[in-house]
Amino acid sequence: MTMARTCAAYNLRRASRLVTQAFDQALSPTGLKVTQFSLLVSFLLSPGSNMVQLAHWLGMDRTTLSRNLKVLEKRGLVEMVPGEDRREQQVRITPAGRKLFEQACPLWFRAQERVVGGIGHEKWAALAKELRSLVAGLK
Amino acid sequence: MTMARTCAAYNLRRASRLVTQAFDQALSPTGLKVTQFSLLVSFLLSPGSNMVQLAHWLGMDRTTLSRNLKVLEKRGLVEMVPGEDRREQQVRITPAGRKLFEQACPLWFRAQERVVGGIGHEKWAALAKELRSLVAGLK
DNA sequence: CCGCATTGCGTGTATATACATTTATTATAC
DNA sequence: GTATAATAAATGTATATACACGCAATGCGG
Repeated sequence: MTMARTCAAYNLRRASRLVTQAFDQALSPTGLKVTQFSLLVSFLLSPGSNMVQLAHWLGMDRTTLSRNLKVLEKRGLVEMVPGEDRREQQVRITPAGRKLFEQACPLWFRAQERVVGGIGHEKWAALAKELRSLVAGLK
Repeated sequence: MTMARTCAAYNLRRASRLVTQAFDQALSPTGLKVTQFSLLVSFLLSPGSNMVQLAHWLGMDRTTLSRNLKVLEKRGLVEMVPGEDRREQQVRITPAGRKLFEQACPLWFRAQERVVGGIGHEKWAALAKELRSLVAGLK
């Protein structure tokens, strides 16, 4: 029964659940979940990309991205604008979205410090690097 | 904008998504998802525990566990039996559940090999250890 | 042009997840 | 012993996730 301890899905999913809870709690004054915060970051980092590109970068199904966007759109934090290719939708952050994002940043930072502090920044840096390798092997 | 690369939630959630997809695909002949497979493992490992204990061990909200169980129960893979304390529910795997679990094991193994093979077993062992430290710091 | 493959995106359905609240049972204070 | 606190679990609601499928726009071979 070594499965329980070594299973990649089990270990990653459990860590993901707990870390998500920590970040969601920290971000709760803004009403943002960490998923939504990450989406805002990715829009800011790659303003011109369409949904397919974003989804691939996030390692997230296209339809998941689509539905997560709806939540942000409903709150008026982002808006969808059709691209030149009229099949495409592009995402644009609204002023309200940008403002909320800036309010969220220090909260994010505190959560990150708390979570990463548990093992130390150097170990986290190494861990994150391994995670990226793992992800690269699956994409 | 170092957030994008270092954010613990982002990195873990993305890795979790991709790894989950890999395991779910591998397990698809059984109709089990890796979440469900993990639940079966945990029931087999700790037969007497109630939901609170299981949820804590899994780093999962009680209500999430409750609802994930429903899916297994609906398929007749587990059954709920009331404990001595009539507030408690105990989980018991049915023969059908045990049989399906055994069918799933080799599929799980192949997925694990594929995922872990991307970075090597030793690196995975180290990574899993760090993940457990991280989790321990949050519980 | 026109027909068809491709591409980008949305919907239907199902599971996964958690917080707030509620219900039922047990334990405890008095 | 009863009133109240504490505990175990389920429900209501909302987001997160992905697969199968369908629709609209584009590109391309003839």
